[in-house]
Amino acid sequence: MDLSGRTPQWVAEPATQYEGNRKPYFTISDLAREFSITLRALRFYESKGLLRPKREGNLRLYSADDRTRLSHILKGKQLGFTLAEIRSLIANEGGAEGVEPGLQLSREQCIEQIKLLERQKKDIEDAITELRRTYTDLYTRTGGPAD
Amino acid sequence: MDLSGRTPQWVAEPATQYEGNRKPYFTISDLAREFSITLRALRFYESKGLLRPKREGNLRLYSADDRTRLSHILKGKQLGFTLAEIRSLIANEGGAEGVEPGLQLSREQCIEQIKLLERQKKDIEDAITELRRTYTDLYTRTGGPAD
DNA sequence: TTGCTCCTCACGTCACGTGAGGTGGC
DNA sequence: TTGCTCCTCACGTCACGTGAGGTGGC
Repeated sequence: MDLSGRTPQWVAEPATQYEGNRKPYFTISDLAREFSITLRALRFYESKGLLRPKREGNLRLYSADDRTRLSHILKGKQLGFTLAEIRSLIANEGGAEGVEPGLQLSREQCIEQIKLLERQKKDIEDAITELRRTYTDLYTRTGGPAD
Repeated sequence: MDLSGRTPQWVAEPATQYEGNRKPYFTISDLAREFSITLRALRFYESKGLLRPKREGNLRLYSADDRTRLSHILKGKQLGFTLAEIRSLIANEGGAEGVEPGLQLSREQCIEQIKLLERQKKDIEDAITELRRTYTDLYTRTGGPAD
């Protein structure tokens, strides 16, 4: 119930037990906790070729680059892309240059995605409008659903 | 390629070949066309207990009540409910009284659903905002994605 | 020995899509 | 016989959830 050391600790001090080899590695639980996703999700992304953590026996060891990559995957999801789309959007990542391209979106892709989301937004707004109408109808009928 | 007799005909003149018995019945294709859904969807709703068309051998015959029921199902989907939720929302339909309750939403359910949709709307709006920012970034960088 | 973290199958969920293979009436 | 509409399996898709059963180090 102590909330004092909540989140950033996992960022600053990852996977102490695997840090001995100079490179800091994250366990699957480290990343799951930091990004508030499940272990299953991490393994699923790997099965889809989005993540390729090192192995130490059966254990997955995520590097700092893996962690960055994961943040891009989750960013892509927030933007409404499918995992297949995200896969191609971050395909040219880790290109030996140490650069972080992030999601490589073209202007075309931006526009198409915005269009898609605008349509979804419109559908939701229409639904909300109708539900509000239904709600007031339920009130004005007799003051309640008395039948 | 003749578009003159497009849609409403199916409403006014349903399933002529099964109309002989006084009651007009709709075929699965009649309803699929009228509501712009697939045959598969109709059969799926039936498998989930949402629809129970008469049978003539293997053929499905949908009554006017079935058609009304289907319209409620699709309305429920528009409002963002799952099929399981819709199932219970229209459970007390066809209650021998000829009344059409439609979706039996309580005020509580209205409010909860509106909340859900508002959250979804917010997520989408945030995504759109970020995509617009990304888009302008792509423009102001060098006038294009020139590496 | 118990407890924790990790692992690999593998089936379940949601709302259908998509063939495969077969039937019935014009 | 061809063509159309209808049918029943049954596997595939999407993004995981959810046990089951087992391992390894403190």
